[in-house]
Amino acid sequence: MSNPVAATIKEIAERLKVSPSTVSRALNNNTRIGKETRDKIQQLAKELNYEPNARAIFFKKQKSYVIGVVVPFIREEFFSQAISGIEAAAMENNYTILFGQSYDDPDRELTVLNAMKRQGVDGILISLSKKTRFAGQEAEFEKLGKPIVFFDRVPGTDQAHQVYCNVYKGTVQMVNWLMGKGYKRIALINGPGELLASRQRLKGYMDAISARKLKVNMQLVETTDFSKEATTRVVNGLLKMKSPPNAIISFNEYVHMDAVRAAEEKGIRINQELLFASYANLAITGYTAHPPVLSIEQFPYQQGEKAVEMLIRVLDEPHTEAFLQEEIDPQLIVHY
Amino acid sequence: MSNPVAATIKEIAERLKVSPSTVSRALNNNTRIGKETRDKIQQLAKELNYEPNARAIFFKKQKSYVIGVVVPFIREEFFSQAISGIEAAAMENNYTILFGQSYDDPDRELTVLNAMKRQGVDGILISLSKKTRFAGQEAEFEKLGKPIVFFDRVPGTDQAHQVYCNVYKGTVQMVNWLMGKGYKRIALINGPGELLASRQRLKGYMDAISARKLKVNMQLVETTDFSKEATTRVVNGLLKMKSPPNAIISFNEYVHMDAVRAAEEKGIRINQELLFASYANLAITGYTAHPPVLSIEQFPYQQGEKAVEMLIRVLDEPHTEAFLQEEIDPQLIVHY
DNA sequence: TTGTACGCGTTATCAT
DNA sequence: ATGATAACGCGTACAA
Repeated sequence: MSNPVAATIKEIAERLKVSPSTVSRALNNNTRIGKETRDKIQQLAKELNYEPNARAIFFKKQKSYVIGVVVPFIREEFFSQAISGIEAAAMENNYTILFGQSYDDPDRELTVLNAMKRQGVDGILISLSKKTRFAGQEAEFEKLGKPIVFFDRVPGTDQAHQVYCNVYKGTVQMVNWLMGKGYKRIALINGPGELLASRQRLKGYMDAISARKLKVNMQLVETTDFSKEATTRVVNGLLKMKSPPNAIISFNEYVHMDAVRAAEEKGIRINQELLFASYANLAITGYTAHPPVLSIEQFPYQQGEKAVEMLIRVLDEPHTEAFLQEEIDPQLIVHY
Repeated sequence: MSNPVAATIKEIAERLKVSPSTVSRALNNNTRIGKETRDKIQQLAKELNYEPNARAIFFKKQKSYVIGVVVPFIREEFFSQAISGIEAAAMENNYTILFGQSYDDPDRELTVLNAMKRQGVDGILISLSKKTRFAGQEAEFEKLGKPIVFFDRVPGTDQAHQVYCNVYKGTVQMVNWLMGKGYKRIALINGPGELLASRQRLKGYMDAISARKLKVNMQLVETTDFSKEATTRVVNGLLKMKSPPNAIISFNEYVHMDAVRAAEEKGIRINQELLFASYANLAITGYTAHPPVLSIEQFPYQQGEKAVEMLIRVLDEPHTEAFLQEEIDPQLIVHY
């Protein structure tokens, strides 16, 4: 069961009466080397099914070819897709990924990051926990001494490498579509104002309305802390208004599902008398009774891929000063 | 951004005019060492915030403290939970995990496994792809030269370390519950017969019925290839029977969701005139219109934990002959 | 109690 | 074109 042979460069060298360095060169046929000896070496290497010892190489090169990846919850489809993208891009570049969850807990997040540091990862990809206040915490991240690329849930500063989807644009598109179809009373169930994602949604919402010379009715903008209870309360409040909304945009699809359930309990005919819209375009909503009619695809898989590429770029050019940023355009999806 | 200092044992030794080995011993305070020098060393180490170089240690010890984990799809909640359990147990034991998906493709599975081998993982945890026929393929796995622990989707042999949940028992419980409540015509939408999981379900189903001196009606046992189309066809067939079933057990909750949709389209009042049962007890079904009334919890998180522990045991005692097996009892969940 | 010397597998540098 | 040597950071057997 344990590794049967594990031929080393040294062994090959001895057998062929050449020096280890010659073998090394022949195997990495980069340097100029005698065609004859090279063939001989490569053949024997194959016979002995030589496999380079990754541990030794990484040790020598002071590189591990391992990337640490931290996300809040892998059980959320958004993140599992992002991780799939990361995995694909990492393999493509001969990197492997070390993986950890923050469970949206900043302390746990730091614990995981430090574990990764100890493991000697080359760099880190992270989607921040909802409760992480990056401002004031920069030191903790700096202290890791590892290049970091943030993705999707990025810090609200441009002093960091990051890949994200501009939800602002998506929100504008969504409101425009709704307005165009005659939905004038659009409610927004937003997340806590501290979240960058919440601020982007709100700004998009307000700008899109203002652009049509309409006035934003702040009674239609509510906030949930993502608990089912809070969302239910908000929905009930909206439904009780004198002139209730005819469309509801939920912060994400988990909020959406709770909102739908709350409205259903009040006897609302979902997506008929009240249209539901949301963010993320997750496959699981396809199995629910009432998927959102509008959703904003944020391309988690692609974000993951881009994040890996960005990190590798940073690793390859360690002395670049500038912070890299990549913005991915969201896409408005209309489900009929 | 790059590692600021990275103090090494050597540096500490030079500063304190002692030898590197003394520092090493002081830091791993295992060997006998002068209390005084030890304190001095440990203090300086802290000041310089010395961190052992994992790469060097792993190289030295011929160990990586990295475990490879392969699952079909992380987007399936069952596996994301298993991975969470693995992650927790691994951290507990100072291991980290290298992660890859097979996407239920045996070729891809081997590619990923070989990548992990090259990376020098200490051992492997894997839940087999649905299409992997282990019999006849053992050689491929042996060739990795790494200890392997299978979990949940285990090979159909006892010549392997494995952790699994005995679905047979769960199925017996489920059928018993149904029979006890007066559901006599119970359909089973099973998976392909090649799958161990399918055979376990079928045997449980048949045994539970036989135990009550009843005859198994094979017309009520159907097979799906997990595609929506196949499941829909099967459901339609069942509904057209002269005396159709009053309960349907689906292979898993994805099949369940498709089955429910098919029945709904035929105007069936779900879980009223026809009761639905399933396996896995996933949280996502809680968001669907019609979760299964019965479900069998298979404890993926615990399976992951146990698998890690088993692998570590194998790694610690490399010369044990016997194959370790651990069976987890499922639990019948009744949702009202 | 502490120091010396060596080795893990590989690659880079310098010499030949 | 190839060999010799050193070095990466650490642990440890052996010597003192």
